[in-house]
Amino acid sequence: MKVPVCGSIKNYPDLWSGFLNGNMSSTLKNKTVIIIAGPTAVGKTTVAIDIARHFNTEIISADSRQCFKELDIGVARPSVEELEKVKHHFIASHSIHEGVNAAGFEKYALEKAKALFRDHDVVVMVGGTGLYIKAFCEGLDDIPAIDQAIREEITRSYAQKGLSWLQQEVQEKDPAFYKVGEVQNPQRMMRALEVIASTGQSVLHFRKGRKMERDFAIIKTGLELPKESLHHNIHTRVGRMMEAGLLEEVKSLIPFKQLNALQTVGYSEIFDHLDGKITLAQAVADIKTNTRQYAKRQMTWFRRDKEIKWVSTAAIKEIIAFAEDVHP
RNA sequence: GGUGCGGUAGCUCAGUCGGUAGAGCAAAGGACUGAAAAUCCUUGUGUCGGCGGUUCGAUCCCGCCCCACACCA
Repeated sequence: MKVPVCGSIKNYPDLWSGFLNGNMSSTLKNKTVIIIAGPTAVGKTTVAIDIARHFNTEIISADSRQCFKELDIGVARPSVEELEKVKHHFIASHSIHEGVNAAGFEKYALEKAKALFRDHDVVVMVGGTGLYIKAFCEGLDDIPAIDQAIREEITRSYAQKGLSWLQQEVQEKDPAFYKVGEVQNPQRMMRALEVIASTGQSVLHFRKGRKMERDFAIIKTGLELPKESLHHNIHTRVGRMMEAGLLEEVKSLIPFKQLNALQTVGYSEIFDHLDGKITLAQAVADIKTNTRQYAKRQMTWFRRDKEIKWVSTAAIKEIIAFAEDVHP
């Protein structure tokens, strides 16, 4: 494959040497996905655009909320100008009424990558949704689709009867899972229940935990910033969202506040305000707090992935600028 | 100036009939296979406003002082 930055940039950090070595060692794979991961507000969008332009390629987003066309300001979707610079996929591509999930993303992203590889050697993937990135890189086990009626019935029963009912059901119907699963976590309990109710088999039966082999190389890059800088970015970004009209955006979505897609930082807090539970100032403060907590959870997830090479946002921008210098 | 009510964890507050304290939130760490910006688990945090007095022992009782709030003047 053609690597425009080859040679002259070799002495530059791990990011690129990892890139080059990675490709040399797997001679069968002449296509590469460069993944840019990291917490929210770290600056992934700009970096991804720079890299994609450098390789003259396109971007697949791995963000479980920016994919919804109804959500814009509150999910920090890339601006129109940014989207014009590089073609993005999985941005404003779906509706909040569709059941988007990790398995759907895996399928979508693999198809996109395959299509893009017809004309490109490199594809960039950016995003903060760790599970989606994992699904793309390693695949999810095959679990049959769940009967929608069963799912709704379980959700309704849980809402009415509570967690102890859920626990009893799981204990009775899938005792093996009950032993090892997170008993206090309603989402996991409901999942176990719907799988066994729908397929007659325990979720454990379907979980092979096997990593899929992909026919392209993957380079994982993590962007990081000192905690104080990240918190500062979050603080100012939330302020900008409010100025940009987040309140109006959320108001327009009131009829859909129950949808999964709207269980989202930036929306939940303003719904609480519109319900009269908290002041607008409190909602804004809560958005900042919850965004910080979200960023922390993202870091917990990504830190565990030893394949990620971490670079500071500033450093990666330097690398890109250097590469542009060498090959204008 | 007087009266009243307060001052306990980063915040809001509980409590100790005198034996140096605790909830929620925040924070820190962690988990994660079709809701993942979701959901869940674990863990601290302290001159108990200051100085004296009483007491074997004071955050708790007493005195003075400082600070905040409310009302009266």
